[in-house]
Amino acid sequence: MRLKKLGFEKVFSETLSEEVGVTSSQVRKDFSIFGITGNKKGGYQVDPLLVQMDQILKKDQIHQVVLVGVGNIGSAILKYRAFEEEGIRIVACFDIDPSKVNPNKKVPVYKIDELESFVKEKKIRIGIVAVPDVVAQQVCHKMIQAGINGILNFAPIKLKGGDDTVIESVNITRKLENVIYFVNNIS
Amino acid sequence: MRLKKLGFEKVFSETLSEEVGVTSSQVRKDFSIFGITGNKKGGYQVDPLLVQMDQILKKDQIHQVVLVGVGNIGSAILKYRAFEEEGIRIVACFDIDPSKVNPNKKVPVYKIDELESFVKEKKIRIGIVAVPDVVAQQVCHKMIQAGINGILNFAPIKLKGGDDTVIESVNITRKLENVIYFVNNIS
DNA sequence: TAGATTGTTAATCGATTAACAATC
DNA sequence: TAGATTGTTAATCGATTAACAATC
Repeated sequence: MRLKKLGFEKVFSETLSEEVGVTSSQVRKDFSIFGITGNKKGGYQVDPLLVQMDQILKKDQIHQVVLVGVGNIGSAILKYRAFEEEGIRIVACFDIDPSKVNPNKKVPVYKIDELESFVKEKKIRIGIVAVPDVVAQQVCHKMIQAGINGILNFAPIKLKGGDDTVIESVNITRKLENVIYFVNNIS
Repeated sequence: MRLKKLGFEKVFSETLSEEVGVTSSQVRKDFSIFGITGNKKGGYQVDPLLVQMDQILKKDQIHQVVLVGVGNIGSAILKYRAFEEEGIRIVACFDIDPSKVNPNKKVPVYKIDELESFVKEKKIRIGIVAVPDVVAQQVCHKMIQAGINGILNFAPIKLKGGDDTVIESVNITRKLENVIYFVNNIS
């Protein structure tokens, strides 16, 4: 990260916290939980710290992900650069629209019907839902049935999954409405 | 919303909570805060409820928003349908790349230099940041300087603003990493 | 009236922060 | 040693949930 590039060899919880925008307590606590230790006086060594963080977040592995829905948002996510350096790789897309299907692309786009067999064969466990809200729950079901148990959802609805499934939602409209609400009321 | 279309005339906090995925206490409490009252036995009247909610969220007004950065994510947001029905309108985009500038589009794209004068003239107060992380803070500054005090940020960094500014961030990578972390550890 | 649902207060929970002993 | 920083425990805070009196 930036600190490394700047040539720091060691870093204090205080410095890190300012960088990330949290408290120094937070940093120390998190490190403690994950077993990252520092020196009572010298702070944390940057090099081993980075290695440990990568291991914890499993950035040293490639995480295979499927994407359902190649519309506006889906396409944007597909092109999203930041994933690569976090070890995240979208290995296939699925869409209901036949005109979008194209198995010859670098990241192939298949028919939605092929989701289950693909996911099972490749043992994928993570899926991204970028479809209109009316079909989102349905897609979610299909994913879980196929064996996926982690979903990132861009549809503006609350998806229901099983107990052994995490579903994180990104509700852009809601976020923007929060901002609007604040601007109109508080300030 | 859906309940209306289904022809319900009144609705209970319990029903609403299931719909949205929160507790009934939550629903009643929120309504209470905003001064929405129901009948001790009959629940809440759907029609007035919808009207009140629209007023509270100011959906009956048009909220003008500017978008900086017309790359992958910016373009997707520009085409995002859901904004319209929430009264959110992106009135102009700004980009540093001259090849993307085009003032003749339905939603015009201007040079970033024109941000300040535009925002001041139109009295815009909300901005969306969809630029690479290295320039995000800079764009944020420009926005605030121009008079914006609500920002929705898509860059994967923590933006700093003044006290009278809200900054909501959408960190897609972070969200996805949460999912990955869960899948690899908990389940 | 009896049953059901609101509105609000109190209890719980989890996450964040402060504080400080340990120690390099 | 004196000063500084960690690691961890205790305190705080806010948000969520449960509970229940009021009442339609």
